[in-house]
Amino acid sequence: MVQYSKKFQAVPEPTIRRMPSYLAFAEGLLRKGQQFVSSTQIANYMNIDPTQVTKDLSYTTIVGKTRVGYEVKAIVDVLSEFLGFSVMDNAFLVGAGSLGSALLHDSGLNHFGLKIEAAFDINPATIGRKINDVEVFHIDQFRDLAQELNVIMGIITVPAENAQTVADLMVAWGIKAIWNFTPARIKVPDDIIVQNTTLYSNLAIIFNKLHQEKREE
Amino acid sequence: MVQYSKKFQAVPEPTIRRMPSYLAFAEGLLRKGQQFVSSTQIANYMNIDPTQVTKDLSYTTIVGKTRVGYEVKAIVDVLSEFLGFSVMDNAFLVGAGSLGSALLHDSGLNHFGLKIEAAFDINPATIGRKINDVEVFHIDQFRDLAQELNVIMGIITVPAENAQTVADLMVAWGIKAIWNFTPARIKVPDDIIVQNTTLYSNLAIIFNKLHQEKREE
DNA sequence: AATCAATAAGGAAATTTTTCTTTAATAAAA
DNA sequence: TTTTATTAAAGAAAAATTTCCTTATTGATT
Ligand SMILES: NC(=O)c1ccc[n+]([C@@H]2O[C@H](COP(=O)([O-])OP(=O)(O)OC[C@H]3O[C@@H](n4cnc5c(N)ncnc54)[C@H](O)[C@@H]3O)[C@@H](O)[C@H]2O)c1
Ligand SMILES: NC(=O)c1ccc[n+]([C@@H]2O[C@H](COP(=O)([O-])OP(=O)(O)OC[C@H]3O[C@@H](n4cnc5c(N)ncnc54)[C@H](O)[C@@H]3O)[C@@H](O)[C@H]2O)c1
Repeated sequence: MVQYSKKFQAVPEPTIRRMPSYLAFAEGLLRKGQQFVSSTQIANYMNIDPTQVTKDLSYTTIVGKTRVGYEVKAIVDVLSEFLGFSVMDNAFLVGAGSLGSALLHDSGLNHFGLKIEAAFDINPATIGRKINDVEVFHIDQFRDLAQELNVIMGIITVPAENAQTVADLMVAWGIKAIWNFTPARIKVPDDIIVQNTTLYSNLAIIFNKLHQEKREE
Repeated sequence: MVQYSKKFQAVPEPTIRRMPSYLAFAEGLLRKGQQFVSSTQIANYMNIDPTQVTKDLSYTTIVGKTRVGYEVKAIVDVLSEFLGFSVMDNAFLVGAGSLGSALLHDSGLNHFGLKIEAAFDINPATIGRKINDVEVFHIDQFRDLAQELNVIMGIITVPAENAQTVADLMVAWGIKAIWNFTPARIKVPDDIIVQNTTLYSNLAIIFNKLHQEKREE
């Protein structure tokens, strides 16, 4: 089911999923002073097919040199621009519990273009605290602050049963995209972008492969 | 590139990815006392096509009743068994920092069949502490404990630059599967199962959709 | 009792994604 | 200078996944 118009959707999602890893690899090479990198090298690092790498990179403006590869600096620059990591977007996080705190502590998000401006909770014990310089407010203050700061993304890290309630609030307050870390699926209007990140799916994949191995013995 | 034999791999990975959400939904319905659920209902909750749901469930032993749907209890029982959530597997976590602590606090992992037996770190400040009843040991003690407890999975939540070092240790100590939360890709022997969980990929997908919207305006 | 509507299920078709093949370029080696 | 080997790029083919279509079943409605 298509949640949004496909007119400009040219880049496959699997490609976008791989790109941050290409970027991270290239950043590492840049730090080490390597100037060029071939699709073979990237593919080796990623454990995928080299043509997959060239296909993926062909969606960007990056062009490689035969017999040499791609300019590392170009990959870093183009890819971070392409992925939207070079402009900072503002977000609010709701649910400053275990996972929420981890995300607030993560400087990686900053590096990848996301600034968490404020956190919200309902637990009086956490409200008023600062987690890695981000203040935790009561959820009722969300509205006023969303106006002030230019916040386009809402991050949901509350218990699953409260996910829909929080999502409804976010929509009402004009959030454009929601990053949902709960296993619950939320219902929002079609024009709101939702990204579900269910860690437990990864667990299912691991178990599936483990059991497969067992069956083969 | 195939990292493992495909002989018994019949279930598509996207299917396995969706199944934990079906399960979570069914568990919710069970709590509410609902006895049957149709593919239409599940699809509506998931925001996907109903035939996708029937296809997915057809990989299991679950059979539905025409005009009625699937038995909720059967979905819960069969799916949790099928996904490997009903037998407890033991894991070690290396890197008891922000993300590591969040995972240690997460009772969801227990519910989905994963028991973190111990955590490891190199920071003297955290070693000896207990996080949600799980003790943090120095990484050097990994070996002895891995023998004692029946640990098959290693969870990596150290900084990206240390991921390979930790992975090498895990392999040396006989771990069968690695759940890697760092953006770095690790190199391990072919028989070791690796699941990379890169949260930043999700960010890239959101940004991509956001920018698409902008282009369409 | 007959009709209607909702649904599962299986197979076909369409779409998406990955892999393979060919070609051309070019750095390095002979 | 010539040859060789490596690589990017573009297109074709293959594989995987999703969506569509048809059929049969059966609970609800008339
Ligand atoms: N902790 C993890 O590592 C982890 C891993 C995977 C998934 N998750 C998911 O992330 C979500 C949060 O998990 P957690 O471990 O951080 O839980 P947690 O209990 O530590 O934190 C939840 C926080 O949300 C707050 N909260 C509850 N209802 C709220 C509301 N209506 N508005 C605002 N704040 C509210 C609570 O006060 C609490 O601080 C859960 O859905 C969980 O399944 C967590
Ligand atoms: N925090 C998040 O929300 C988040 C989100 C996405 C990805 N990540 C990734 O997860 C990883 C960890 O992030 P974090 O925020 O928890 O970092 P952190 O600095 O809070 O924690 C890292 C921990 O690993 C320990 N450590 C370092 N080297 C070690 C070694 N060789 N052996 C054992 N322990 C070692 C450190 O002492 C520290 O306690 C990073 O790769 C990060 O990119 C984190």
